[in-house]
Parts: sequence; C-alpha cells; structure tokens
Amino acid sequence: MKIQEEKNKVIVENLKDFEPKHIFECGQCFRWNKEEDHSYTGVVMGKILNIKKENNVVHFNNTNLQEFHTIWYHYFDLERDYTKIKNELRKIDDYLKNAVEFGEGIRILQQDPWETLISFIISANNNIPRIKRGIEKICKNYGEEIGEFRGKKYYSFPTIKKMNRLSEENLRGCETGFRALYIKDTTFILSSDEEYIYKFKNLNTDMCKKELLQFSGVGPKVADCIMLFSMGKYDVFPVDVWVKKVMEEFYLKEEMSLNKIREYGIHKFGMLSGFAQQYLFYYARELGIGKK
DNA sequence: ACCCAGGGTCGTC
DNA sequence: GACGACCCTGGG
Repeated sequence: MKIQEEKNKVIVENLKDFEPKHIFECGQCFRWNKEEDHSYTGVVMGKILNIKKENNVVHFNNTNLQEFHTIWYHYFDLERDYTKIKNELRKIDDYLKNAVEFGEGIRILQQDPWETLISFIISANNNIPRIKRGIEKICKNYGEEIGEFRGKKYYSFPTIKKMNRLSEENLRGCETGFRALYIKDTTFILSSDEEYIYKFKNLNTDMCKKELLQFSGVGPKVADCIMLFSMGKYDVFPVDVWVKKVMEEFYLKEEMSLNKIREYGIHKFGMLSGFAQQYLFYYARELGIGKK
C-alpha cells in the first residue's frame, strides 16, 4: 500500500480488498451515492468525502493526509486483513466461495453508532430507496449545512440534542412513517446522556444487544445491524428477508424462523458471522436469489 | 387498477 | 411462539 498526498486529495495504490461498489452497495450504509463518473460521495463525521477507484488506485477526494489517518483509515476498517477473512470463509463451502468472489471488495465500515441506530430503525419493513430518502430529508431539514461538493450542498446527520427537539410530525415529514414515534422515543432516552450510546461498543455482544433491544423500534435484526456496522461486533448474524432466502436456498432447504436461522448462522460461521452475512446478503440481493 | 413486498417491530393473544 | 397491523413507496 502506497499513500501519497496531493492538493485536497489522498491517493492510495495497491489497496487490497477495497471495491467502492461493493462497500457502498452491500447495504451497510445509506448516505453514499454514486456520481456520474462512477465515484461515490458521502458524508461522514460532518465531512464530505468522494471515493474513486481506477486501475488499482483509490482516490480519496476532498480530504488530506491528516484526515486519512485520523478518520478514513479507521472508518474503512483498513487495519483489518480481509484477505485472511475471505480465505477462511472460502474454505467453508462453494456457496461462500462464490459469495466471497462476488463481493470480493467488501469492507465493513466503522460507522457512527447514533446515526446507525436511527438509520436502521428507519430500515424496518421499508425499501432501500425510501430509507435513503428518509435519512437524507432528516439531514437536509435538521442537520447542519457542511459545505458544497461539485455544486451540490451537503448536510450532517443531526445531533442527539437537535433530534430531540423534533416532533413526531417533523419526523413524519421526513418520510419515516410509523417509525417517527420510535425515533422520537429512542432519541428522548439518549438525550439525557449523549455519550451513553458510545459506550456500548465496550460491552460484550450479549450485553450490547440487551441494551440495544430496550430502544423502541429496535428488535433482534436491527440490533444485530447496529452492532455489526457501528460497534465492532462480528459474532452477529442479522437475518432479513434476503439472508432468509439465501440461507433457505443454500443450506436449510426448508422454511425456518428468523431466530433459528440466526442461530444456525452463528453456529456455522462463529466469529466471522458478520462478514459471512455481508457477502451472502450482497450476493443474494444483487443476483435476486430466492426471488419468485 | 390492483396487489404484494420492502434490510421488522410492536402489541396482543 | 404465532399473528395481524403498521406508513407509504416501488414494482409487477
């Protein structure tokens, strides 16, 4: 890996296991959007970043070397050896081998727990375009304007304090539907101690999940996603309709409850469950596996 | 026009 | 544990 700094950008050569399309379209994040030049632009920690990969060179645009080391290196989970993880998963069977091959450039982002919590509450019984629109409206209406990139304005995700001032109607106005009340209740609980949610990653997986399940709008699936995408818990196996389909198709050969499938996944994949889930989810959703 | 599904959760039984 | 309701859009 070779890192160079240029004017308002950082260029990284030979960055292993890093494919923007796989990272941003595997369903873990909702605020990254594809540009006309096939790069991706997103907002993280109140900063606008643009990522473009060509010829095995990754361009981190609209940033500098200092931010690369203090923010992006951690956010993109660059300290982790995904080659090793993929080799372990490939050994399991041909299904995993194919899924890993298909999403070979996936990395599980280290996202913000607060933003991830609200985002996945919105995700319940919802479709991805609408989830993205809802989050974007919340940011545009109630976040801070943080700057412009390629002629477009960008907004940060609202703080807990700001969100706590919103009414149910304000939130419904952001296309969140019946989830507005869940967001309001959850935000109210967090507003008494804004650091509370940031301490969860220090808990073990079981305790962490127990804490998360207390929030309204957070059930087993949403809790697993929050832990996997923002709290560094990898011994979780979020089961949604896609993972259900792909697991029934590949392994179970019969209908099974979500909870049974989750237990099966964790038993089968152990400490790598979260990674296996992401490769399988991306594979299933992109190929429409199990679609009638 | 109509119906079903969507990265599920909640309340009730 | 099983069941229906839930706000509202996308897609057939």
